[in-house]
Amino acid sequence: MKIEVLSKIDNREVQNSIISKIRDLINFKNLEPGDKLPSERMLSEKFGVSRSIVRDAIQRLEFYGLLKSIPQSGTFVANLGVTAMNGMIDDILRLKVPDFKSLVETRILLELKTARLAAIRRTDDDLMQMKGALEAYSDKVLKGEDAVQEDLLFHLAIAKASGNSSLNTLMLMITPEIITNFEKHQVCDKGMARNGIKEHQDIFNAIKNQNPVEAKEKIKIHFKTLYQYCYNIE
Amino acid sequence: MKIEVLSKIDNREVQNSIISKIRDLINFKNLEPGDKLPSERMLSEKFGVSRSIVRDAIQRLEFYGLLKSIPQSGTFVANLGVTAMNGMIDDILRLKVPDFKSLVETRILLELKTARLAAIRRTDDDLMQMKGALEAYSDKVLKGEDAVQEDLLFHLAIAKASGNSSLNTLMLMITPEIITNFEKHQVCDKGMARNGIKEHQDIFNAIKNQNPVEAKEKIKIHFKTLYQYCYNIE
DNA sequence: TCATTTATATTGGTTAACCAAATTTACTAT
DNA sequence: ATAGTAAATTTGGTTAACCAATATAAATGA
Repeated sequence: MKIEVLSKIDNREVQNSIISKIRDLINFKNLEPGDKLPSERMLSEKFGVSRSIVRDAIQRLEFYGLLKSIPQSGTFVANLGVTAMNGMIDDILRLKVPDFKSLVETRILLELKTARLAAIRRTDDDLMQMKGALEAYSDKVLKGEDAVQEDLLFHLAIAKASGNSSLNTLMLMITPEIITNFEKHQVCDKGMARNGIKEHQDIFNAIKNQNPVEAKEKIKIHFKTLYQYCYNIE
Repeated sequence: MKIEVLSKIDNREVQNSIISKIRDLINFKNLEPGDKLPSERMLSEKFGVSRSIVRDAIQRLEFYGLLKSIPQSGTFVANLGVTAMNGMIDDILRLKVPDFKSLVETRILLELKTARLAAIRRTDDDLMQMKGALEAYSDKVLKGEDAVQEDLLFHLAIAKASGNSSLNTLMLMITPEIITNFEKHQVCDKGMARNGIKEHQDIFNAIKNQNPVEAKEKIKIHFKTLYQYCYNIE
């Protein structure tokens, strides 16, 4: 088990070193936006690693929008100059795996926004789905069962109702990490779930009534009880 | 070119269909948190696609924290129940590629937060890096050259100074997309860059003086002139 | 000389074969 | 019968061979 973790880290190290080598190559060859990178085969040979390793590194840079692979044509540097390219790659290489506190901070930020936007933009269909999620949550809590999943789905329904695809994606990305940490830290006993029903109901009503200020306020209350009560943050 | 785009969409379709098949399998077999998925070979055979396609789909679900691959051991479903699993996979499958307006909305949200946090938490080293980025930006603008990259790097320096790894990651993710859209829509002539120097300077000073309220305010001003002046949003 | 066509080489994507680690099974000795 | 050990199988990861589409070079005809 220990070894497995180490090997994963090693893989990350290898990938990072390939990424930095690609950066060096771009600098050395003075590649500008739109220019073509050497082929994957040449890169793998030059770097002394297999082609799939190179492909993974390229894929990661593609995720951050720094490269663009076009089938049967080549890999091209994005429309960013060398300065921005270097700066961003350095940032990417330095990125640390997020800690729990960062995640919570970010989640609250995102949810305050999604709730506000949902109150403004929610369609009737959005409302219907939120209502379904809310009822599923309440049922579980009233039966005394664990309702973490239903809780989660309610919040994701809000994110969807916000009508902002970017926010929706970001919420989906950080949510599982949040859940995992919740369970790892044994956050949230079942006693406080009773409050949860009321709080969720309030949020739902605010969004239903299209009151963005109230929606934001209710979310704030929800997270206040949630995080302060369950977990000593700082 | 047209064909290339279509093929990419096709690939996405294929991957989505594999993901939904994995979801169906989890439901059909009543797999619970921690249970092992059938091996990649079996899945590829069952779904009638190559193993690498299956691997890509698994990798995507792993990115969202829904699966976890362990070398020489298997792929396991995360600590989420079937309800949350189904809900999240449906969300992922429905995710649309973000539009420009969503991106801008999200960027402003994130930057308001990072600036505020940076004012609170910035170290002297953070300040040094921000100063470097700011001077590089000013120099370019005063020389009448394009300074989009330096602008970007200044904002990323703020994100780094926020001390929140999650926010930093999210900023890195949406920034290139923003830049691309900026250039595509021909946003931001060089005339307004003069204002930019002053605005950046103000933001920097607020963070230097550790004044979070002012930092947030200055960011707000910056984006107001930026987006309202350059681009008619809604 | 230049435009058009054809042939060749190159490219990212895909498939299949291979590897080492990990798990399971079979077997042996006590 | 059981604990310990070794052989065999299964697993995700890696490498190498293959493919169709693309871009480039050569050839052809006007």
